[in-house]
Amino acid sequence: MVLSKTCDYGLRAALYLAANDDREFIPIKEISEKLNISFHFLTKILQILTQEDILTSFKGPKGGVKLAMPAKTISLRKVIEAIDGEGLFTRCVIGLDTCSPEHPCPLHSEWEPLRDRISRLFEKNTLFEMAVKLRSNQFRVTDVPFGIQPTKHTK
Amino acid sequence: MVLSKTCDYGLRAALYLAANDDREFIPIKEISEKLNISFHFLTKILQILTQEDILTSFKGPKGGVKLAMPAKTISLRKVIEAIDGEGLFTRCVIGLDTCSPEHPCPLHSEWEPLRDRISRLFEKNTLFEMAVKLRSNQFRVTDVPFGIQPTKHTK
DNA sequence: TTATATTCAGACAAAAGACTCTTAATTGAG
DNA sequence: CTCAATTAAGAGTCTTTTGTCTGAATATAA
Repeated sequence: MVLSKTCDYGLRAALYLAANDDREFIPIKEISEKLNISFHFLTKILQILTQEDILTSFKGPKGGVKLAMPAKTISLRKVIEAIDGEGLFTRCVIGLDTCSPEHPCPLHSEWEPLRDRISRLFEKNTLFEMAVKLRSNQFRVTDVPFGIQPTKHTK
Repeated sequence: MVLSKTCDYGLRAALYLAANDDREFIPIKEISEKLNISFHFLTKILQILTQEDILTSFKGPKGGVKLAMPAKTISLRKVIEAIDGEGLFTRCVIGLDTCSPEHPCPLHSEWEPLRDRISRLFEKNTLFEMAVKLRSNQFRVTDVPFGIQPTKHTK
């Protein structure tokens, strides 16, 4: 797959936070329930984003996480690189370490421009743009429509 | 990453076979040494491609594997799907099962066309085209240039 | 001060992916 | 027929990814 599951979850959570950027610190519990992701697992993922200074956190009651910067300044690529690394945007399709314009693999000339487009897609789209779409309520960050709660909660 | 390591290796081996399509059955041992991939591991991968009728194999002396069809009729996508499945060409970027034009994720409209391009890239390029490039000797399927043997062999 | 809500840190477990090894089966050549 | 070359099959191991759990630290509010 293009992104790891961990990265999927991290992105979805970031999207949720961006859509709720007007609010104060948001508990991870709330995010995990709304997006139907294991609370403990999500906690771990969001810790990474906190360490990378994409989120800030606050302990105790009224605590939670929120974006560390204006949503406009956080590209999706920033989130992806924090979790999965930059491999998607830099590496050879068939995994050759030394693939380069001088020593190309047979797909190099066709893959490179496509990889650059992927790169630009995640670069130019910021959490802000995504949040605008989400608030219009015609888009999803979860498999169940918003409002309908998942039946199984973390106990 | 875009493709699994298993798929990388499988593709590289298929490319090697295509570039040597004039010869008869080629021992997996030869491929594993030329491409510097573990013999046993590669055996397993090529078994998959044999089961999927992309390769045919032949036991005993003078045995080995070769393409089961003309290289022109084997798209890279066929090889990729045999190993990694079709997820790369069908799934949502952020992994939503229900993402669709009716219930899109915020990236759907931008990702879908890009995904289709990736799809077409691997669809239109066949092992034949890759083999032509490889035979011109300006392209690589391995990190070390052809001719220079890797120092460490499988014992 | 005590109870409660929350993140943080890290150990642990389970599943998947990547890779190794052994043994069996098949075949061609002498 | 026998032997060596070679793939086939599958058990087994190591590593990474995914996910769970517990306890500590921190903050708030009563």
